[in-house]
Amino acid sequence: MPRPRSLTNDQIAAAALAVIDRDGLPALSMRTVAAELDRRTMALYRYVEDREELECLVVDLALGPVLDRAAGREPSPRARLLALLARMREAVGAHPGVLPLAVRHHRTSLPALRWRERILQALDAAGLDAPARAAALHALVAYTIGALEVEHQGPAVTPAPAAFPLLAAALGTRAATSPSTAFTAGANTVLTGLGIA
Amino acid sequence: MPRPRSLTNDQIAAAALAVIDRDGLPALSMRTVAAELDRRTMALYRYVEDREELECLVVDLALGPVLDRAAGREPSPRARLLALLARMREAVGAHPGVLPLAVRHHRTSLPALRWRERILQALDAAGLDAPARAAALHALVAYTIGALEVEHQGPAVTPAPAAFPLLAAALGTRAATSPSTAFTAGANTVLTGLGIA
DNA sequence: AGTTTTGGCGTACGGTCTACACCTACGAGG
DNA sequence: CCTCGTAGGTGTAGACCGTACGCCAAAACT
Repeated sequence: MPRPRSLTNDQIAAAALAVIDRDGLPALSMRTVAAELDRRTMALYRYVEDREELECLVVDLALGPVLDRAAGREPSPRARLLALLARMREAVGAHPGVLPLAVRHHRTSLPALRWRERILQALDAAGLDAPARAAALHALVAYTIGALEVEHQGPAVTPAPAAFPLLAAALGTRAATSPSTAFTAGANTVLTGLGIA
Repeated sequence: MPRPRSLTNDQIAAAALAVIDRDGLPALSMRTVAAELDRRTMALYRYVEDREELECLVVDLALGPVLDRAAGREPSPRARLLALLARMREAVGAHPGVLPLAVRHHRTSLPALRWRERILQALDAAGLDAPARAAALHALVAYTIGALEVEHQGPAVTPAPAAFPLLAAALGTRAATSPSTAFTAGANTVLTGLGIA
């Protein structure tokens, strides 16, 4: 009986993602997303409660591919975990502007929760019991979020290099290593610290 | 010859911090800070280029105590590093609202840079060479930022506990551990992964 | 064809940041 | 003491933002 919806959640999320990819996160607004869909601003509120819900939609869309090809084929639990973290990095790297939104909403995003569950499965396969799994998940999630945040804001700057000799040297060697290897190296240290073979 | 300044940077930062502590980060605006100082809005622009610079001031103030008592007294490098990370956690914990600002501006905040330099000193004392120090700093900074971000947004919620059995169990044990011990445990795993005694 | 549910939109309000122009308080030089 | 120039304080206004409210039209079922 009712008039059918002419917009799907995916279309709305895709429009928001297009705005972010094209003009950056600051350009995301109800107005710009509505314009991307060739609608007036208020039409969006028929599909979305408020801006927060719009942000959740785009996070779900951007984080969707984090598990698209079943990431359970790697031989060792450690390789599986490494691949899971790398997949999250790739998903965010494909749409860098959504990183702040992903950080803010990853607790409620279904793809992010599935990603956590997969991590816990790999930790279980590695022989960790429940409390150890919880601690390990915390460490891995914290490292991943922080590493992505550090990667997507440029390197730190030293106002007075002479006053920060070690920092200046560290920034030099860091500038010589690719973000991908830096991320993987950090992930490996965490996994080593967790005692995962 | 000129008329003297009636406001110091510290007073402005303290006013902004007071607004954040009292009413939360969303309440921070040029208007609210100006009102806190008993000035009209535009008076602030005599002291601060724009809102971003105001944010930097408050981050510098909030992160100042991260090094107030010389944190170099701990016996082992590992204990020193653990104390440095804990200090950052305490500084943020004293003003939870500034966390997003601290994450956004820690690359340019002097206290944050000094904190990194101290970490590098401890890593040097632990026997790491320059490339290893850079990698270790990256891992420690990433973990710290991510752990604080995870800590200051509540625990994740599982919409369908049956679909996420391991996650539901992990959230249960996590709810039973204090944020402080969870943070320290994660820091210890990273330090272990770095091979620091 | 009529009814009803819903989608789409116009208007408007209160909020944000800040560019600009104006007045004035203050301290130094005469 | 008086003047003067610099800089502090502020009012106005413009361009954005999110969104509450109310109206109209379109679409599908009876």
